[in-house]
Amino acid sequence: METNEKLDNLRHSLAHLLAAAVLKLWPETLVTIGPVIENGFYYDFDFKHPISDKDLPKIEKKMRELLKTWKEFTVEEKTFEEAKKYFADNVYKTELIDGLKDKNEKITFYTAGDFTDLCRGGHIKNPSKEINTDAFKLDRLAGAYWRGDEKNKMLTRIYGVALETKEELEKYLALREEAKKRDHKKIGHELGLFTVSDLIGSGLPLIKPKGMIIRKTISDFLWDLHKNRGYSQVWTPHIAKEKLYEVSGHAAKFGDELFKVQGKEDKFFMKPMNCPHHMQIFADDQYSYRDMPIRYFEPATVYRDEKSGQLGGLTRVRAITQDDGHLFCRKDQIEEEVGVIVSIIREFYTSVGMMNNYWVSLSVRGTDLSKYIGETKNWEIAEEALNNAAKANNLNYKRVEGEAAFYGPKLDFMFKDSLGREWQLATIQCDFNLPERFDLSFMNENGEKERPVVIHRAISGSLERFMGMLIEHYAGSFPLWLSPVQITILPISEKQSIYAEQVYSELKNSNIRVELDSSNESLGKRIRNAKMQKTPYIIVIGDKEKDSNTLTIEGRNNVKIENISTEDLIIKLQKEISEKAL
RNA sequence: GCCACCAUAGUUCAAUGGUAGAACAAUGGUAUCGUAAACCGUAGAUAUCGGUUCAAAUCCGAUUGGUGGCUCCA
Repeated sequence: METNEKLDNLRHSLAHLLAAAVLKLWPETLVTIGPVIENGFYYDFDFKHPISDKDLPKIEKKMRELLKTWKEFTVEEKTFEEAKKYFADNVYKTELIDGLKDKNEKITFYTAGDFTDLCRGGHIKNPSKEINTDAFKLDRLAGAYWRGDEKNKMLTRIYGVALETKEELEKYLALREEAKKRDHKKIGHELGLFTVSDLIGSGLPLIKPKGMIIRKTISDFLWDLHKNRGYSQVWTPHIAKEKLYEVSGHAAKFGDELFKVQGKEDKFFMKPMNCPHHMQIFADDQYSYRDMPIRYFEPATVYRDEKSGQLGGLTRVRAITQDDGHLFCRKDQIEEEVGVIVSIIREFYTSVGMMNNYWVSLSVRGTDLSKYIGETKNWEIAEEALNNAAKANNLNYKRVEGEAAFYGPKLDFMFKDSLGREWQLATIQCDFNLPERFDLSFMNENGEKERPVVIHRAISGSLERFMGMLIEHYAGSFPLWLSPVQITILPISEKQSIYAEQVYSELKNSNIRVELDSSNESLGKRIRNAKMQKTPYIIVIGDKEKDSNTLTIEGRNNVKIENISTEDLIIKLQKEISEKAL
């Protein structure tokens, strides 16, 4: 904690320095706020003349220059009137000062060098001594609305990164470079996994054959994990009448994010969620308490009209395929059912090597109970059931107050990828709202109609986002079970083509995804192509192999197996695939 | 949507306001090769629309698309 606070103070001091440098260069600029963020800081400005990122080095230079004169931060408490007078020309600071007065907080000014700013404190003592000039860097420019509200004026935000030492800064920048190299849009293009078309539109990626192998392998695996645990697959159409979403409440919740489809007579919506559809399937039958739980699974595409600026690649899209599922159960079944879902999540994420770096948010109600619908008694039952299931399954979980949805408590799973970035993926949510809205019921042991609890659950979250994440997690080097091409056969010359084709057929007939590259290129070139495609295994066939009727295979990490028969190779590959070896 | 930046061949990149070049890929041929790019040919482009200019890939405006950001609160 100690070092974090020190780093935060350092970053915050740099934000002041940034503002001071900007004022030196463009004195008419209005300064606003400059907080600390992960890995650095930013400061929002109202520039009178637009600046571009070409100005950043100039500002950075000025910062280094000013830093020499910043020997300490001094603090002065001001009265409301004094503060207002000092910042009379700055509407933003004036608004902040008014806010402080309303909250009855102290008003303090901090000064370093000849720059004074309204600030609640949190600086280092001697900037010129403690700030390492090689450990910070102005990073990028961005637009940002004053106080994050799009009704307000757009300010110019300057981001900086700052760490304690030059080495740490370089390490951080290198990690960011690595992330850029792994960008799923770049790798997806190089490996021919997906594409986007201007004519079709942004946020609507097209999955190419090789990408579809990965996607289908994932969704087949997901279904395998569900089918023996009492789930049934269902299918629901992509549009529905407006009325459905009025009843479900999604029309109000999603608002202008809903795509509208005008039919000849009725107005339809593209579905933004599958839940209401699944509710209607359940409502079609009268179930007994003995039938419960009823479990539906559907990998289904939903559509949301996201703002165009928020789209890109596979992770921010308008057509989202959720591995969605809903189950309808009695209150006394929540705990056991959540346990089943947890076991699915555990198996799924173990297979992609992410189960060793995760945490779970047990999201429960906050103190303001008016924000939540449903009876307190039911909430208590559900929160306890989730807690018990998390504990019984040894989850690394944390109770987070106030993070529950308005309709029920939930377990949100956060996983870290191989670069240490956190992704919110799986989720298990209790819902008291939809059963109420759709008036769902089952017959209990007393012959009375009883309201079921709905549990929403998604394992991968969405197939698009999950695939994008997975591409970056593996940097395109997928494990064998996920690789679009699992093995490539390279005959050295035409003399081995008959033997090569024979091996090719045997592998193909054993459901191995194999490619035979006997194109008119040098062996070196064909090896290079296979490696660039990150193919897990390569077989080179020359006279040696042909004459001895064996194979030499090579894996990605310089693994080399010689003198193996085709039968033994197939056994080895099938074992590796079925075990989903990492 | 808004702010900043960006848009040249299928891809990755060149080109002071003055003849749009290259590599890879594609394609036609030659070489039949033992571990990350054989050799010789061919074809292919300034996103769209408008303006400035003797002259525009280059300058200006609009449109379309992309990248980063718009959640972090003195």
